[in-house]
Amino acid sequence: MKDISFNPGVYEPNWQAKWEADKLYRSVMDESKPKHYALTMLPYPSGDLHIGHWFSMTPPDARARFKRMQGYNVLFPMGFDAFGLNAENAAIKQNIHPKKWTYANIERMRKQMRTMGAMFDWEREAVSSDPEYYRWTEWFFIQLYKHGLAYRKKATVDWCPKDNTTLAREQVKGDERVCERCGTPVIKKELEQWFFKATKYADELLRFDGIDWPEFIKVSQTNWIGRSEGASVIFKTEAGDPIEIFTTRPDTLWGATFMVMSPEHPLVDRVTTPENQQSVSEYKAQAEKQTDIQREAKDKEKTGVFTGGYAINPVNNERIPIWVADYVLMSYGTGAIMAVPAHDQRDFEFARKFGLKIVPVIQLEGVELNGDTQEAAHEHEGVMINSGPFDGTPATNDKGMKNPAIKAVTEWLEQKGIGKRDVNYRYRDWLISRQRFWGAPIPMVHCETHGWNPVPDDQLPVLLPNDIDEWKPTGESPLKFHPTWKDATCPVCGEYAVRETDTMDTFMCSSWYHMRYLSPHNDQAPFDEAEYNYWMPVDTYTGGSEHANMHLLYFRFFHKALRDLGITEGNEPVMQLRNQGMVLAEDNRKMSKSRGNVVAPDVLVQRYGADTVRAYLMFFARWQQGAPWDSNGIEGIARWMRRVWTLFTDPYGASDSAGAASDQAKKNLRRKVHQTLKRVTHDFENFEFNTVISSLMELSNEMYKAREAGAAGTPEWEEAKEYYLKMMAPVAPHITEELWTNHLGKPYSIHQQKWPNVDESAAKEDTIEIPVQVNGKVRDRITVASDASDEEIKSAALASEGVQKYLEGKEPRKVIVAKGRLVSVVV
RNA sequence: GCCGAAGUGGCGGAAUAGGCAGACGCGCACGACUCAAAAUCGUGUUCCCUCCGGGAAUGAGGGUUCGAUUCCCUCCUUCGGCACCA
Repeated sequence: MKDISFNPGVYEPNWQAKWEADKLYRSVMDESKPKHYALTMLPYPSGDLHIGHWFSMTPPDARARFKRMQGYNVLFPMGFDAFGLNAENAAIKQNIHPKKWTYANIERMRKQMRTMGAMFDWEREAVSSDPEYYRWTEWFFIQLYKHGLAYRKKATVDWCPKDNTTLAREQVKGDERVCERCGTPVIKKELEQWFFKATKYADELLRFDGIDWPEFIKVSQTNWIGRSEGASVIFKTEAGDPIEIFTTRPDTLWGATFMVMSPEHPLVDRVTTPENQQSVSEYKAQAEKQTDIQREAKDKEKTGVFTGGYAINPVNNERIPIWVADYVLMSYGTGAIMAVPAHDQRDFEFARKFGLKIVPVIQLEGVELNGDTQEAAHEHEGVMINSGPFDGTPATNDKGMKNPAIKAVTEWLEQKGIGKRDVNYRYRDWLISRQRFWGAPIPMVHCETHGWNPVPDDQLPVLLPNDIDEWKPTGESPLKFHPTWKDATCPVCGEYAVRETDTMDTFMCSSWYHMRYLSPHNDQAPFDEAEYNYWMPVDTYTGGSEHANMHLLYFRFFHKALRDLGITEGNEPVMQLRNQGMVLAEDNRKMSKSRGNVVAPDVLVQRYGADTVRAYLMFFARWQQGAPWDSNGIEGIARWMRRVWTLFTDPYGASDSAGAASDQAKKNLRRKVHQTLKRVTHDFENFEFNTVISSLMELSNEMYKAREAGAAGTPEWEEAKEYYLKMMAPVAPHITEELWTNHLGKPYSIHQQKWPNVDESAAKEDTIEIPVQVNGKVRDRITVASDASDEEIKSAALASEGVQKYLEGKEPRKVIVAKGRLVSVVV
């Protein structure tokens, strides 16, 4: 006697163990099949797996399973982004080595992940803090260095005072300019640091040709890179020193009535006259003290001081004063601007406040501008005036060379040798140094004589020391205080050299993990070439959108840089990107331990089983949207699971009419099955997981009715059962395996079955009910054969009672037949 | 301010290509089973009215159309990105 009690707590772990023992989810290269690389963002091992992890992993797992059933050779790997500050902060707090903390968490999370019943290929697991992994992270750094893409430079950088480390610009967020990790406002520091030359790829990163990425990610990256087209122009001080400026509006050059330099500009002291010395240095000191937030506040009153120095406007030889003001940033353009108060609102406000000259050079036809009375800058189109040879040239609202005024002036500047066409970017090189312990060491040594040199390949990896017990954040890497770790040998002369004690940004580790999955234990190369050629590029990448301008930009850069080094192929690492939304807590806020509103998946799995949790995560919200958690809703899915269980384990139900179903009932059942198959196939393909579930629910409801009508035992019923389990298998791998193998007695495993094909003729309705509208309102419904002609439908509609009533004997003005959908009668 | 995404019952959401708005589920109400509860099953559930039948309704207003949740315009709200970027 078969056990028909519904007990996921027993069969789920049993199947998980069997699948693993049978290596059911091993993905090995197989040239006979098309490949599908489904990648999902790997987690930080920061503690327990939370419901957000389940939300980001199990629906993509279902899709990967669906792809596999469709005949693809699917790779769906998992790993851990294991370096990072969490581990180090725990070390400080609990006085435990970050390695110990990290690996204990990984072990726990692995166990938790196994309860998901996901098709992760654990033999391909990669952990970024394993020496066999970070050896190659270091190796990549050296490759970039050797090709001039990694360099060391002193610069003003963002510093998180809480995490005590520098940050890349991408890791500083929002108006408040806070640290991406901990939310602390960042400060500026002048430090010598390692950078990657990401800006070399700015233009290429703006192109998304041939990749299917969400619009808002592309827009976000485009904004982040912030390309502006314009011209650079050389002004000269009266003493003859050149001051280069960048402008997007060379057409307004004749209206440049003063210049403004950033307080940090190197020429400030040279142009400042003795009598202005004091006020200028006071202003500089004050600017230095201010935080970025204060300084860059949008509604801030303009401040500034006159240097006493003058420059010559190269287009009209006007002598114009040079001011210093903090609204000009050293970090953008050249740190100096030509000020055109008539046509730039910021310059306008500044000029009004300090009584500087305003000369309009573009005005609308018939609307005369006057610098003395103008109330705001005129930033739009018009015709050039007061501009020597260019008077009368039309200026449009177009940016760059599309604007005839900009084009004409730029070409003239180039002829005259005063300036040239130029492009500026917001985007900055990637600051990679972190003053922290738990990261991949930067594999460089410094020798008094030979400067910086990479650690030779045969000495990689540079390992992190185990014998360290001082974690207090000092603003410098704890590695610096280890008694011997930093002692090294210069690879050029063999004399003493000092090791770099900063570690790399963990985003470096996650820039290439998708390639390490290909051969995680290869000790000859970061990855096996044959594996690369077979699996890459990633076909589908899923994860959170918070990485839009961080990870998702870094790894595009990384791929392109490696391509130029001959390591990777193709222009993009990922073809299709999809982002899941966020699971909020029931109180509609973010889940967090401190608020005590987190939903623990372990508890849910214990209570309902993994299949139910998986299905609920697919059902409770649009996956790409996310929603607040609803702890009641899961009951509906639990009910559905039990109903499916009952439907399959009690095949005849209460009906004693098995096999007695009418031909019509059997046909209807088969139609519903194939319509569902069509829908489910489409929805899996398009990440519409919620409707996969609702379609399956509809079908099981239909099957209950069909069984009642005597369908059990018929071929249609057998097909329905078989197809049902196949369609449900990606969603709920355990219950379907249990029913398939143990109750239907079909060959193990359901997960190796082929996805069924839709029988279009079975899916087609033979009669259809068509609503009939009179003046846009539904007044009746007619039933016609699905292949009825427009003429037949029309006459049936006109003959219907509802239409006759509203026609009141008159002729309709117009009748529209929308094939198979609706008839619209206009009276 | 600029750019992007979204706005549908009490709630999550559904609606291939412009064609029956509210599928599926939660919640709620009533009923069956039960000594009772849970579970299960059944019925109902957008709002309004004079409840036969009709009217209104997809953030607001307008447009195109025989017909708009879907397309266009204006606006509002929420979320996200950028922002004294020259």
